[in-house]
Amino acid sequence: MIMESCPIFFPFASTMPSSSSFSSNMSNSCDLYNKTTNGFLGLSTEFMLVPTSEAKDVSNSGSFVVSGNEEKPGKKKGEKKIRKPRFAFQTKTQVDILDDGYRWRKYGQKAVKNNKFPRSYYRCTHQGCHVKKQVQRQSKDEGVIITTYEGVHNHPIQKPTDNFEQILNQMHIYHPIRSLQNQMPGTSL
DNA sequence: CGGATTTGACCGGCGC
DNA sequence: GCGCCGGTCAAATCCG
Repeated sequence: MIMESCPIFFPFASTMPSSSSFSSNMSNSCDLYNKTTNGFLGLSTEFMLVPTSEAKDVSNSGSFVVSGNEEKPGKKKGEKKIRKPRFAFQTKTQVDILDDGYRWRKYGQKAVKNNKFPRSYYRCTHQGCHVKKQVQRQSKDEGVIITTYEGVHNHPIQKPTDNFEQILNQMHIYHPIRSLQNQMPGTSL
């Protein structure tokens, strides 16, 4: 199936050997816009790159936002405080459990302003893999779930995607990209 | 019994 | 300098 070549939400996550080449490429072309449309189970995935500051704006505009590395001014020790690239998705689905096949451990939940639904914080439980993700539901459109991934997995999916297909059948990517076009010059649909 | 969640506390950054 | 806000920690709890 198409699944093997296109892991739905991570066209690069499991296929990317190193995040460095990816992120550097990303930051070098921050204004670059990408759009891929695949007929996977009737899904269409669209993504684009925007400045990090715009990432927060995803909630009411884009369907897929990628932000480049972010450096924190203040840091402790010689530790690198580099924000990993973040990928934000908007997914229209009825189900709450958007399982992508990875094992996640919830480590926090916060109420968000402008949203009556809380935001959940997850971390990948795979040893050595420190990928994080946030999941939040839109209050104005409770059928839309925003998932923000931070980092890239350095290991394959460790879970049978058996019932994942079922979930996929119940959902489809929400793509209000048109509204985002207004604030993103250079975008071409 | 072990691993995952829950949930309030805590912390650092930032704006006023 | 203070308070708000977003993100994380960690102890208690839950669940298989």
